[in-house]
Amino acid sequence: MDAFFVSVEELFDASLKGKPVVVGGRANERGVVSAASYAARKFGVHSAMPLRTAYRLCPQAIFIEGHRDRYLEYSRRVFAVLAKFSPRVEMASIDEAYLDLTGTERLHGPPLEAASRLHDAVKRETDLNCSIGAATSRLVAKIASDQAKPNGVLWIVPGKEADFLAPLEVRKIPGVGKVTEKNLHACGIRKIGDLAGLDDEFLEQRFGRWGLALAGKSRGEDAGGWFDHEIGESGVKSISHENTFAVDTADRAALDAMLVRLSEMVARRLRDYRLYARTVQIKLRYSDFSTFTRSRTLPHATQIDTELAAAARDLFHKAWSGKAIRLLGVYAQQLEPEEGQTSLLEEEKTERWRKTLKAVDRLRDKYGDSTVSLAAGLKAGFRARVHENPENLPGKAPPKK
DNA sequence: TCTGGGGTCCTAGGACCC
DNA sequence: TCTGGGGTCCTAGGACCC
Repeated sequence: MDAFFVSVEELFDASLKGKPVVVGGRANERGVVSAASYAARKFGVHSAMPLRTAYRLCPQAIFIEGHRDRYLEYSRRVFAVLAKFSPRVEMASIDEAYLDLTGTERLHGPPLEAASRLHDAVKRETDLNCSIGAATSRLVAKIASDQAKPNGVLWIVPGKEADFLAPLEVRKIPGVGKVTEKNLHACGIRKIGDLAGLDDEFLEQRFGRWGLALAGKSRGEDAGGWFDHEIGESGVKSISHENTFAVDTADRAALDAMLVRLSEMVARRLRDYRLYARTVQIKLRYSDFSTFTRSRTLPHATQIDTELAAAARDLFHKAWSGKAIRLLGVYAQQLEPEEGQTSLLEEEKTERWRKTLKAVDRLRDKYGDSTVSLAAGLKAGFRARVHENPENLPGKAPPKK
């Protein structure tokens, strides 16, 4: 999709059309640009840029927080259109998808015609612009769609993949970021064609296994194949939440409260997914941006708020230097579908927890996440504490009653 | 420039086991 | 005494994607 978040916002507020718009947060906040309208891009604003930098480049831009729910809804609508064209659709992200059109020629016509029809259908049914790349592999199709932006369709004729790629910057290869680009430049490799001309041995020596994959990519070979990896894959491998403080803090109570809140958010989502975490990780980042992680594998997998929070706080206090903190994060890894039971007693305890947390989750759905918090360190552990003034808590909507 | 949040995948060393 | 080879798990860090 083209400038997806901005385009969706324009559907809800027509006055934004044609203006420089930045989605991601307010101009003076800590944060980065999620999406910029084409008018804003003319000023040099682009995604991943700090909001404050965007403001300096384009102070007249309209800065909006964004509406994740709207983007998800429109992502679903786009998917519905794609699903009519092929049963084999894979959403690669909220605004990007792959379609396998193998064997649909009689229905949709040759590739360029099919892509063009798809482009029209998306516009007609969602009122959003997209760009489409059609090719013999996902890799080439993705790069082609990037080249087709904005609002274009590009078909790479079979056999011409390497010719198409050769003049493009190496950075266009998915997986080549800032660091790899710099390393490649240091070897005098700037274009994908330069890469294709080198022998595999040199690339492997210089860049390891990744170098070999890179050599293949530069010729348009896509090791991933089509849709094989989605089959039999259950999905998530980790669940995490992190938060950058508006102002760095060394306040113990504030840091502990944040760790508990993040742990509760992670635990809640584990329960939603019916998963249990074996490993808990925390991340801390200081004012100078130095970043550390600490992790621990638990004796048994859990999805309980207090168990996650206890591990997170312990890990944090063992690692923390006492200096002001910019960011805290809590991560659940090694996810398992069922808890490894140790005894009947454990099982009973777990069952009671399950019931309690179900009630807690219902309350949180109704009144907001911070209305209910599990009192930390309670050995009996089956009581919940209701805050008297939930509206005083940071970043939460007041309860309805 | 003053650097988000949610993810995936990879590397590498050390412990431990056979 | 002067110490293999293969495997798995755990931990920490980092590149990259949207």
